[in-house]
Amino acid sequence: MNQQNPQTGRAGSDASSHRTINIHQLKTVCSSCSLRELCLPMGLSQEEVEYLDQLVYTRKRIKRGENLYRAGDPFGSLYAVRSGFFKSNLILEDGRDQVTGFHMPGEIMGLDGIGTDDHTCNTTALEDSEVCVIPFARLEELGHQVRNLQKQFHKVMSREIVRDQGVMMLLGTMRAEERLAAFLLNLSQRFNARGYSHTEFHLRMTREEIGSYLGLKLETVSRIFSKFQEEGLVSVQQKHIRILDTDGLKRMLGQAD
Amino acid sequence: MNQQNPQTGRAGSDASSHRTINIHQLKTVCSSCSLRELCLPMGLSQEEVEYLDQLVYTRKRIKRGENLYRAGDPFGSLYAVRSGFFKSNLILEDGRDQVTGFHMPGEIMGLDGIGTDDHTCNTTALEDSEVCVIPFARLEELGHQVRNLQKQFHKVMSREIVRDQGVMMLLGTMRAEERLAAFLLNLSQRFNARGYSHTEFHLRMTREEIGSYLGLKLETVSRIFSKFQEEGLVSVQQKHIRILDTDGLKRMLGQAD
DNA sequence: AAGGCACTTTGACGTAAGTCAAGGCGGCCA
DNA sequence: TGGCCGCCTTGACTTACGTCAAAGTGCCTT
Repeated sequence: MNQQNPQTGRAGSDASSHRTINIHQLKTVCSSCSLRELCLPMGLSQEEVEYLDQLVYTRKRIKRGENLYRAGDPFGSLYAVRSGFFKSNLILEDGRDQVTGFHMPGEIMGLDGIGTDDHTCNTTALEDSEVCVIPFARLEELGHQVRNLQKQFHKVMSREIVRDQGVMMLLGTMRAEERLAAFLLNLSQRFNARGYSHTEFHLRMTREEIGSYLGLKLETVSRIFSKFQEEGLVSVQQKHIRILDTDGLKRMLGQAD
Repeated sequence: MNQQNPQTGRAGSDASSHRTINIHQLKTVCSSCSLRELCLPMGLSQEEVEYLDQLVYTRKRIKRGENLYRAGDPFGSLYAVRSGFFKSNLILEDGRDQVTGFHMPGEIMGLDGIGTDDHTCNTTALEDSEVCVIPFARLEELGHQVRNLQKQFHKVMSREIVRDQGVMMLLGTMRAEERLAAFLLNLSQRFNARGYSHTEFHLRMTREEIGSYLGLKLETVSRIFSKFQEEGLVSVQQKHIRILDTDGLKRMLGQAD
């Protein structure tokens, strides 16, 4: 599989690792980050991005299954996914669990914490991952100096609101097959924007997590994957997905019944 | 009708109308607005709110059934509900319609437009209403001068994200009765925060709109209102609701089955 | 005051998705 | 290398909610 992340191949485990890490850090400031066109720096000038370099100086590795933060943790920073894959979820007192989003490289996590100074959801790595830590007080400070950064940050928040409303539409009006089709097309488009194949990818989440996100049970998700496969829309082998008929999936969405 | 827009009224037809309108304007700047503790000025000092007065100088009346904006309209301003009641909805190409929120006095509308410079949803008055127009470019400008305003604005956006995630939870994991109970409790709490009764209120929206918001059909909403009434939880007379057993409604939420 | 209209209620029936249960696949660790 | 365990698939049955249809209610207009 050629889905290795270009960011992780670098750090060595030998004597040179110390220097390697320094170089690594140097190379991962925003101004030279390969994700800059997808992430917070989107649309900023070279000079403006260099301001951001002052801000984003800590990175953090999160192992598969570990939490980046939990509901109730005090909020202090936003996080940009540098490599890997995350999910966010809410848990009700009675144990019910709703996945509210999946996050891939370049996406900003933690926006929920700004309003109350506490995180309101849990965010967990679905594979070994790395994030850039963005101290929020400093972001507000820097936004004050770099007007376009402020604007860009507002756009990031607004787009999150729009995304959430799209999920409401999905949960409120779509049937199970439409939900899964919409989900696959959305993943496809996001992988594509990151330079990965849009027809072939590896799901990082379980059927249960997909189901939770889509308001379905895992058996339903599984059955629909099988159905899509029978119909020649996709090829599914466990977590490996190949989209065979993008237009067919899109057609599933356009029709009311 | 005396519902004339103060901005357009300048070329008034007689001498007295001119002065009357000025007094009216004076009374509705943020610094003397009764909603200041619920709206954008929340938590700002007297001095800081007076800066806001420069910004929010236009109000606009929207008649019942009229749109404040539609999906696709160019984005320029946010709107704070001054009086009345609004809904927002998304419409899919095939005609499916999802209500994404209801807005009451003090709440900010239009945040969806910041990300793309176009509004992404429709917002419609459910009764004759009035909004304060907040030109967004000027808000960003003023946020630059008044640090706490900037912070406050970020909190407003973040809370909207958290609210949306709560709706995802509702749509993704709750059964119909739980959804309606959560909806009633939410309305009750918001009316209460505005100084209205939290046990007795008038629904501004139809059963169909409630259903759309909750991912249910109008018949289901109607049946559950009847059931709640039989069980002595609420008294329902068309759109007039009286909550008889708040704890009973809350208990509906706490249990997984 | 009457009639129309938009909204709501209620009943009978249909169905998409959930539940429960059994078995299969594949990766990981001893 | 074998066996365990987490995850996935599939089948048989159940159910919560949707659909369709017919009345009922109250407001608005003329």
